[in-house]
Formats: sequence, structure tokens, C-alpha cells
Amino acid sequence: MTAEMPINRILRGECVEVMKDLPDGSVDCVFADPPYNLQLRGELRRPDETVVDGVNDAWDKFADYKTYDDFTRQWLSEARRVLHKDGTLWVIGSYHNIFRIGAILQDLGYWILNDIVWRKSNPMPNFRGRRFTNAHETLIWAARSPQSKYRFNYQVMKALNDDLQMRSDWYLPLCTGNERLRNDHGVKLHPTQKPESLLHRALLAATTVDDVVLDPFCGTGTTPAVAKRLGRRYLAIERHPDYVKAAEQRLEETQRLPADQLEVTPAKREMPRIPFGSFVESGTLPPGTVLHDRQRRLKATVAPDGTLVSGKHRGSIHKLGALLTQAASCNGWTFWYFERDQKWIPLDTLRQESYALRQTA
Amino acid sequence: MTAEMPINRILRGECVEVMKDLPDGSVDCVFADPPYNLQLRGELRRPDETVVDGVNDAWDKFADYKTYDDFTRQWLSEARRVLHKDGTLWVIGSYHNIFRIGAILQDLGYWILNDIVWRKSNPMPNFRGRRFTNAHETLIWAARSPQSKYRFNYQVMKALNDDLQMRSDWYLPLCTGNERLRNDHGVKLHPTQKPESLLHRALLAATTVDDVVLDPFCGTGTTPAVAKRLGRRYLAIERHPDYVKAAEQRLEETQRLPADQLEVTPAKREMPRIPFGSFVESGTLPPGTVLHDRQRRLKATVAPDGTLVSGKHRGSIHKLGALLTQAASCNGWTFWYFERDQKWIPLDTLRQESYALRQTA
DNA sequence: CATCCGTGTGAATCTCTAT
DNA sequence: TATAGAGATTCACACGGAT
Repeated sequence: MTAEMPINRILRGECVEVMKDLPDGSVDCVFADPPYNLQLRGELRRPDETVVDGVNDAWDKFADYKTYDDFTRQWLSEARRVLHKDGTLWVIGSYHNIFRIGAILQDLGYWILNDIVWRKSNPMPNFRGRRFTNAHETLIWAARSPQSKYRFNYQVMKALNDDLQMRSDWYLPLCTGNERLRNDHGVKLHPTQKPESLLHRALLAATTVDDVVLDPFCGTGTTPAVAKRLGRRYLAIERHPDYVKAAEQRLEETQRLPADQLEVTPAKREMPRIPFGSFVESGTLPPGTVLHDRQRRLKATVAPDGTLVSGKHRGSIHKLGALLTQAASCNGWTFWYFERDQKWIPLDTLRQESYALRQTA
Repeated sequence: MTAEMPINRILRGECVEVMKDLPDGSVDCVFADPPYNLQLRGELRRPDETVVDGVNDAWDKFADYKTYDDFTRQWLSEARRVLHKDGTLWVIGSYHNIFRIGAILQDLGYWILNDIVWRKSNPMPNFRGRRFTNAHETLIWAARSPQSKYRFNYQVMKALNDDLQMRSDWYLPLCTGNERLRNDHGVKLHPTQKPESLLHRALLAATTVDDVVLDPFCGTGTTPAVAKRLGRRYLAIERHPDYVKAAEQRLEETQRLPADQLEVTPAKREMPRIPFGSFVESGTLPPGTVLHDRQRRLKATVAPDGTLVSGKHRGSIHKLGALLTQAASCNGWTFWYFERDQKWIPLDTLRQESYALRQTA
């Protein structure tokens, strides 16, 4: 290593090698989006027969778990050396790689502060119906050591979340539309570009103005771009010259926010959808519960999966209501009634009560 | 190991030892809520709950991770031996232990299918304001091997979620109120009792009626209680006699749902196959019947052997559909339409009607 | 100008059975 | 064990052109 510390630059090269040239303790925060080692096998098609454009790049291929672990141990070790003693590290991954990364960083002496779940508002569905929709990715936020006096901007996060403590589950959309970098033919430049909103929240939580942020897997430069906009200094490492070029251009077009705007971010609150099945799971309406319509002419029974059964018909609260009344559609929430304290109450009451509970929780 | 297989019982003892007495491949699903190895500052605990001295010493920390890893490897290995080749395993944990568990189960040959995030509707706040509110726990769902033909009740999960694919993030409340087991003084019996709703969803997704569910860390019996209620068989292991007693009492008070209330949305894959030719044989679609696609751009004629003919092409309803649309594959049942009462109806309707007839027959 | 509709797409470990 | 054939399977958005 040398004592020379480059700053606000994108360095081209292998991150382990490049980091070796950086001084000890010179970085306040690391954000890393390493290869996931996805191990995709064949071609996957949507129900409409179009082919899914999966990650098929050479940089995501590793021979086996051991090769991936060795690689992980190397870059996490160098990142730790380069980190300031009170610095923190973010890593993002999926179930393919995140467990290995988490275990290795614990072995290396990092101290996990939180695991954060990025809940995707618009994930790709599971086209074959063989698993749960893979609707999230996991970030690990860790201090360099258990003794680190790390930075956490508690009030900033609370303000960002309508004056409620920021939770460990973040609901954010994918990087799509205009934000996604594309070439002249409209083809995405990078298969896994992260949304700026994700970086915005992570950097806003764990760094302050003029802190140095290092991204060892820079890609098309989301981390340095958000860092620059938020008035942080940055250093990014990227192997592929095309990505370096794209990131440099992006950074030219990115302006540091004026000082008075550095901490203003609107937060959208989601109104969560409540599936009828959740009341079955919770025991509020156990399987076997009898429901009626308002006039009590129709009758249906609740099944363990939240469907209703009436004679030989089965369907959701909406579908069965429509079927039995021969209507095109039906709002099952207001159509079906259940009995409580000898009164018949519309299902929708349950939903209203549930919303009220969530607000105060 | 012996060939003796106890069933619907809670076995008292260390789970690794007890599992050694169970036959190979005798269990369809494992649900495990292992000790968390919580590392509070100044107090580090081994899996057996004894306190480790000198937490701040790196060597001790390594020693403790190693102890936890060895323990994890042991119980995951025995669980894998006991699992049926097509069986699946659920493990729940937090950031303190889940990364080690995930890496070890991958090393042992398990194949991760999903990681699931249990988002708590009512988590404990972070009192010191030094981190994000720890508002979730992580479950790993894994098959015994990449070759396992595991069970996933896709349609059941979809029904439970208002006819949308169930995602990998589950929003469920903690176990509180009446559901929480307490002693005569109102003190909770177990520090980490899981909500029944969580088990309801996991078992409903990955098992069917009469499957055998094993819980190696039974605690106060949430897993066997939900398994019993849902008509699954169970086997549970618990070390502490007080918990065994509480779980046994709880199971006595838990009733299996009546058979007609256990029925859920059937999987299409598991419906009996009906050959298209049977409708030709029965005269429902006599040879010469004309079929169209939905847009009525394509036309085919039924042959006596149940193949379709279009120009010089001939093949099954699937093959011909794929051929004419130049698709890799095609579901002929939903692709082709026939005319009845001056309406064009998909072939699949015939199949549905045939199923309904069998029900009433 | 607002609305509707068709099209495209996103870190994906994505089938099962009979022969 | 390899191959062939049947047949099951999608959600949230963004964008652009048409209404």
C-alpha cells in the first residue's frame, strides 16, 4: 500500500488489487454490490413465450462455493483494512450469496449492526409457479469491529420515515425507466443497476457530508453518483472499461446538491393491501367459519388457504361472491358477513380494524 | 439409527441424539427454530446458554463462532439424513445466526429455494436509537438436494394472497395476547414463541395432509400444534422438561380440523390426466370438428385418433398449437376453442366439466 | 389534454412423467 | 439414464400510440 489517496475518482482494475494501493483506515464507508454467483441453468421463458434476459455475464460465474468464498474473503479483508476504525460496510446480495458473505464477514471481525431487506415493489414474478416470488434482496450493514463508534443518523432516518423509527425493511422500486442507463439502441448497459433511492437511504443513514465512500464493484456508478449528489466524497473501482466510461459520464452529469437541500427527501407511505387469507392464518376467521351475504340467503365456508367453499364451488371472496350472484364482479370485503358477538359484520370491518392497528403499532 | 419411527409425539432430549434414532428419509418436512447465539455486548452465549468470558477477545469470538458452527452442522446433518429425498427444511433466525446457518446448509448439500422475510407488524423499537428497528426475521426454505422434487402448493399460496403469487416477504404479527403461553403469574413461558400464523403459512405451502413434520427445537409446541390442526403428522424434540409439558398440554387442547375443512385449492399438476382423445371417443368432439385459436386466425380439424390436422400439419393439440405459432411449447387445452351453442369455448372447459362430474359421481 | 390499451421487462438458482 | 411429450405458468410499472 502507499500513502497516496486518490479521491472522487473511478479506478479501473480488480478491486482486491486496487484496494491494496489505498492507505489503512482511509475510508469512512464501503458500499459493495459483489457478484451474486447465481448459478442459472437453462433458458427461462415467460408464459407468453418470451425469453427472460437473465444475468449471464462471465463476472458472475464461479467454479464452486470455495472459489466464491475465497474471492469474498479477499475483498472483505482488504475493505476492512482500508476502512476507518469507526467505519461501516454495506453489502447487498440475494439468498445465493448473502449467507456466505455474512458468515465470512463475521469471521473477519466485522460486527453486524442490521440486516436490511430491500422489498421490491415490482419484482419479476415466478413464472413457473414453483417457488415464492423472489421479491427482496438483503443488505448487511456492519461496523469494522464491535468497538467501532459508528455513525448512524437516527434523526435523519426518522424524519425520512414520517417521524417513525426507520425499520429494517425498505420498500423501494427497481431501477427502471429513465433512471436505467441504456445504449443508443435502448439496451440496458448493466444487468443489475441498483436504484439510486437505495443508495440514498444507505448513505444518508451511515455517512455525513465530506465522508469518503468506497464502492469496490462500481458498475455504472450508482454509488459514486449518489455520494456526489449528497456531498460525500467517493472512490470507486470497476474492472470493465465500458462500465468505467458510463460511470464517468454519469458523474459529470451529476451535481452536488446545494447545502440547504442536502437532507430533504419526501417519503411515500404505502397503504398496505391486506389479503383475506391473513385473517385465516391469524385465527380471526379459522377454517370452517361460516359466512353469509347481507340478506343471509347465501352461505360459504372458509378454507385453510383463504378460499371460500359453497357447495361444489370454490374461490376467493370476490370470485365466489360474483359466481353465486352471477355478477361480473363482486367486492367480497363488503359482500360477505361473519358473526361476532351475535352480530353479523362485513369482512371489511376486519380490514378497517387492521389498518387502524398498523397505524398505531 | 433404528427402524422404529415414533409419530405424533414430543420426544424429550438433545435433538442431535434423538434424531440419530430416527430412520433415514422418514420425514417430509423439517421446521427448525434453533438457538440464536445472541451476542449482546459484554455477554456472549454458547448454544447451551452458558456465558463465554472475554467477549472482546478476537480468539474467544472465533472460538464461539466455531462452537456454534459445529453445533449447527451436527443438527443440520442429522436433519438431512432423516429427511425424505424430496423433503424440504425451514429454518428461522436473525442476523446473529442466519448467515452461518445458510452457509452451512449450502455446504451440506441442501438447495435453497427461497429466503423468506417475516416482517413483524409490531416489532420492538430500538430504544437507544443506534440502529434501524430490527423489524424482521429471516427464514430459509431449502430442499434436501438440487434434485429433490419438492412440494410447493402454488395455488394454495396464491389463494391465500388474494389470487396474487405469494411473495418472499410475509407481514405477520408477533405472538402476543391469548396465543402466548403464560404461567399462573402471567409470565410468558418461552422467550421466543413463534406465532401460529407463521407456521400455518409455511406448512400449508410445503406439506400436504398426513405428511410428517419434524421440529428439532420444539419449545412450547407451535409447530406440532399447527401441524396437528392442519391434519399433518408431527414429531417434535425438546430438551427442557417444562417446555415438553407445556407443549403436550397444548397439543391435547388442539384439534385436527374436520376433513372437509382441510381441503384447499387443488393443484392442476396433481389432477388426473384426461386425454384429449377421450372427448373424441365419447362423441363430444366427433372427428371433423373444427377448432380455432382465440383470435380465430388459425383453424384445425379433429381426427379420429385425437390428433389435429391443419393443412399438411398433424399433431397433438399441444404440438400443433406450438407448430402453428412457432412457439417452443403450447398448452393445447387453453389454446384451442370449439363451438357450442354459438359460443366459442376453450377445450379446457370440457376438462373442468369432466372433473366436476367425477366429484359428484 | 386526459385516458385507455398494447407492449416490454426486471439479479431467476423456475416441470414432470412415461418410456 | 437420456429423451420425448404433455402441459402449467406472470406482477408492477413505464412507455408510446391510439382514442
